[in-house]
Amino acid sequence: MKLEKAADQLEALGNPTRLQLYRTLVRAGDEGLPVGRLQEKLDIAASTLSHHLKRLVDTGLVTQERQATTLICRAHYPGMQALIGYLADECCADGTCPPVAKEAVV
Amino acid sequence: MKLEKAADQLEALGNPTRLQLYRTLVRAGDEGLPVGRLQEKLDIAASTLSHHLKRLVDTGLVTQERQATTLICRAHYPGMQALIGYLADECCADGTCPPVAKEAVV
DNA sequence: ACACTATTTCGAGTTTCATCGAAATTCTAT
DNA sequence: ATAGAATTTCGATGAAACTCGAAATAGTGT
Repeated sequence: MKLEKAADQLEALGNPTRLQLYRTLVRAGDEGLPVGRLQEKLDIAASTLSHHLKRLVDTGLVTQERQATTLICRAHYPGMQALIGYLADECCADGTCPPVAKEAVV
Repeated sequence: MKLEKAADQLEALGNPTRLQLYRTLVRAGDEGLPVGRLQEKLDIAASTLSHHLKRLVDTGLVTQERQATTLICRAHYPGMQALIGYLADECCADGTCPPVAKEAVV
């Protein structure tokens, strides 16, 4: 993973609204949630939600799939795994990391 | 870890300059690096560097220690571990996560 | 085609961020 | 005390982010 992409993903998750949004999607599991349901849960303007969702989708942290008129959103686990992997690699690249982090890499 | 704090740390790492800065500190290992050395490596204005460093220190990702006139900076691994832990927890809270991420939690 | 619903785009306002140079501060050794 | 080097604060500027409501779009079923 390139530094730029990692920074993009980190910044995407670095906004409280988006982090909560992502968290909600993760907890929804494989079924995912429609945009409308997300809006009810988070209680923000639809346009704002759409804006944040686009950002998460663009950075590869969320996927979307149409089902009739509704758009199902799901957390994209590989995206998060790649990010965690990058952070862990950076952290332990030279072997000076504490044990706990070392295990987290494997 | 609270969502707000996690978001703060993520946002701190979400800037390319700061991520590179953090990465440089990680690679420097336990010895750390003086602010001046960081400035040479990253080639940015001293004031800009100071600004970014403050942010990393405030969010608990970097620590600083005086040695004579120079200020040594070090990556603060527990901060990163807590963040990775939070992300992993959120990701695997309901057990729907792929195996790879599951191992990362432990 | 029409009507209906779900979602996105547009335009705008306020706020926050990144960056720099210059000046101020802190710290040490003489 | 003073001089010198390292770092931070100040002030300013341009760019980007967050938020909203209203209007536009897309997609489905009759």
